[in-house]
Amino acid sequence: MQPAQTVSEIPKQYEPKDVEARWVDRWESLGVFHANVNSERTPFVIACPPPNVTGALHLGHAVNGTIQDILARQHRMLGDEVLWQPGTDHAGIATQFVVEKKLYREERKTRHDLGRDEFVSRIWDWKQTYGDTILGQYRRLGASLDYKRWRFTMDEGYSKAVRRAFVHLYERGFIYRGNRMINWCPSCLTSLSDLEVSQVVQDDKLYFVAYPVLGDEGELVVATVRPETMLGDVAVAVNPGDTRYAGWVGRQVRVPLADRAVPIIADEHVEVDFGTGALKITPAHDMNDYEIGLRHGLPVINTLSASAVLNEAAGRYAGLTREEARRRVVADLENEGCLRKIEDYQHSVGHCSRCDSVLEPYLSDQWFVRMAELAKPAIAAVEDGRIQFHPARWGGVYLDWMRQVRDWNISRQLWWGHQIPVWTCSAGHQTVVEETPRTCAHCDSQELVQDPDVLDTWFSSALWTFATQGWPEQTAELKRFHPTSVLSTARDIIYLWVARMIFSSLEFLDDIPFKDVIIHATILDPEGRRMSKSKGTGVDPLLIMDKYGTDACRFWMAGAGTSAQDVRFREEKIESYRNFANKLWNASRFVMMKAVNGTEAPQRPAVISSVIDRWILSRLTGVVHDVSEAIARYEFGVATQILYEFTWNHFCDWYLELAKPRLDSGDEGVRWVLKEVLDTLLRLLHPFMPFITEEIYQLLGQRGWVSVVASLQQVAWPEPQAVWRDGAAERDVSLLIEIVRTVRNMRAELRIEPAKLVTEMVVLAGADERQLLEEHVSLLAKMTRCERWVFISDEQAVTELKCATGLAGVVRLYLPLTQFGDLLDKEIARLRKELNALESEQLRVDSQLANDAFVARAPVAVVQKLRDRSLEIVRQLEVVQQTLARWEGA
RNA sequence: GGGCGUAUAGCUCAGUUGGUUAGAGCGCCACGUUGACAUCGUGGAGGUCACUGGUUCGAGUCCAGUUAUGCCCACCA
Repeated sequence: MQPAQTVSEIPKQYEPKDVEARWVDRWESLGVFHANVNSERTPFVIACPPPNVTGALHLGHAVNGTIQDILARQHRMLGDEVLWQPGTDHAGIATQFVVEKKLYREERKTRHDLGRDEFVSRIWDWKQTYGDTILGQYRRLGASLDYKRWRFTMDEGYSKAVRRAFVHLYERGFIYRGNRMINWCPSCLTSLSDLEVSQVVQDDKLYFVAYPVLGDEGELVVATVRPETMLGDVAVAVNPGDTRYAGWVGRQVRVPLADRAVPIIADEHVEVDFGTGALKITPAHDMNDYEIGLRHGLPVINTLSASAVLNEAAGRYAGLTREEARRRVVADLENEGCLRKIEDYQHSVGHCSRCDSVLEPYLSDQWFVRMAELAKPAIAAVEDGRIQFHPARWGGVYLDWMRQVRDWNISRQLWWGHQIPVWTCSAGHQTVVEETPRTCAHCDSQELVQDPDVLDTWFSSALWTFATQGWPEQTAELKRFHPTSVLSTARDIIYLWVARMIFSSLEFLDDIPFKDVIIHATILDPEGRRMSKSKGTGVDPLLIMDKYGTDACRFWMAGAGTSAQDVRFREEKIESYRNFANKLWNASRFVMMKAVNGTEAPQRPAVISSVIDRWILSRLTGVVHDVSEAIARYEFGVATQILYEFTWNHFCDWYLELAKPRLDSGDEGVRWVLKEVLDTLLRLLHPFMPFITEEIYQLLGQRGWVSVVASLQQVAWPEPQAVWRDGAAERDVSLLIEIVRTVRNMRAELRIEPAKLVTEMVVLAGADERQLLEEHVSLLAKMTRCERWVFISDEQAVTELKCATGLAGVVRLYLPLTQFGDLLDKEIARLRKELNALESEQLRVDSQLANDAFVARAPVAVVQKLRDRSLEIVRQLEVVQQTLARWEGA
């Protein structure tokens, strides 16, 4: 331990940088974040959502990290065995792309130039070198993750878990292979699940193309946004009830540009009112057309290659991209006189959520997970409350999706990821096993070829809560740390990840993966838009942390992250919390400076006699209670608000100011109370602001004022002290404060300079109030800069006095002024203002009391309160009116 | 087309089960170097709680509708 700094050596401004750097290292070397699997304590477990291995810390991670860290740190202080499980996700497409790009940039090579094994090994190299930058960034945040347990979704044990999961689902019939229409990204060259498609509304054209009816003079005009697909048309469909075309159903039309005859069919799917009521059917390139084709036994003509270039089936358009082909087809239709008109048209188009390319509906062989059965227990777990969402409405969002969940396409045509554990022999038998097989399970053939595809990244992250604890082995960790306690995440992965973790855990472990799910708010840019890297509207939390300190950032994020609605980022907000940190720092400096009496630590007095001390302790214990409750409900914004207000307003603005004169007069109790409040406050603030609280706590420890500990993390969370609750003290001090405020207001409005010492204050008060005030005259004198306080019990005593009049509840304050004549106008203005306020209030209060229905039906307490106030107003009005009359007459 | 949110001070947001005069931070105005802090202190100004109607003794709060705005889901070419 370094030698204690003298207080004057502690800087006047809190400097976060070196404090933070020091504690990041120290906490880790102390091992306070490491969970002991053999401990007897109650486990408290959070599985941290694994960021992409390519990732860098963004505001979303920072918010989520803060929320989880608050819980982890508080639960350590509560005495739980806390495991906050860290790790990264291999992030199939994202990572493969980063490395492919780098490979091309540096070596002008594609992955095909290297071959699969070499390419995958390059990704592993990349991962070793750059992969875990986010780890260091979490440290910067102060995240108390159990870094020794860092996991990766493709490490050895995890890969075993993935194979077990696949084989298990396959053997139970939940996984099947099917030739189906899927979302295909022609740029990523892989299939995607429905959830990886983002629908974007865009402006397009609707082309009206005439198809000549064979054996008739007529023509059938169809409306389409994709004329380039017409080379793959196999029919034209109309609604069976559409009288316009009834006679033509069963006949044929010629597909322009293709010189092919196709039938006119009738299908319910066709809307009579849309376009012309005639729909061209292209089963290979449209989900609906595919369904219609199946119903009518139509052929499928695929005119596109995997990269969305037209193929041989497109005849003379082969080799063109879909965009070029569209232009050429439209021009050719125009030339042939088949284009009837073009309309502007707005519709939604599926884009790749990764690269933003327009997706193609594409017919291919893929692996799917059959969801209907798996969804049932996952629905029940949320319906019966075993799993609860916070805010609760997200549970409804989850259920809506889960109740109509569709089968999940899990195969991806990528190289980076968990290769699907299915081997096919030369005879075409499939072997599906966990360990790579030598021979076919059906025919002893040794010519086995593994399915080249890899699994959707989310297939492996769905196992996160238990695969990280050693599943499928029955490890001690799995027994102790599963199910986890809380999951905190962003709402955009409720379906992608949360839902899949729930059904996976229920299927593989027959247990829920977590009890509570916190869905944190999304942080928007200052204009209220979603932050986006590509638009440059993203905010780098690391820069903000550099500028204002991590604690200030965290304090804001705690509140923002658990807001019920989305929150705009504004630097000024962080700045105000930087100021708050500085306030805490300086209040602590003050306590250390003043509370010390020689080198002795303050001793707890036998009796806490001062009403002011009893007041702050009463408030403090309320804060302990309320903050603990708020955290238990995951309402961190409420907690930060209470802590901010208590620290700044109650403790600094009032208690410290009231303590100053008392310290001078040798009051011993105040020293201990100062220490006690600060000690408790530091514990309460620690989960939110770990660095500054740790630093100050150590400074207190060096002075022997608190027990010396390696880290504040090892100190117990405060408990409310019922004996400190003191309503009388709270009422008394409220009155003292109101009196001080009233006098200050009088001084300000009468323009009596702050420096000027007022010689006398005359107070008219009842017996109880008078006793309270008399006990605290020297305090009042210091706080208001009025030297002498004179108490009277009869108003007559002041009627002749030249003085300003103030009302503080039931107490009247008279400020005699020698130069009163100069201030008469200002005093009259003051009283007028007061009069107006009282009169309008009287009108409101009395008219309400005059309402019989109100008096009859409102609760007695409410009515009584109003009656009391009404009487009070009368008395106050009397004082103001009389005084005003006197001065206006003067 | 469905679903879920949101509209409160110049700005960003709080406002629990309906109950005196609707709060905070920032900004604004006035004053201030009293020995923790100017990243500060003291005092002050500023709001028809989006609109309309309803329930109620009483509505920012509950109900219905309207408008604006955001997000999610959905196969009308």
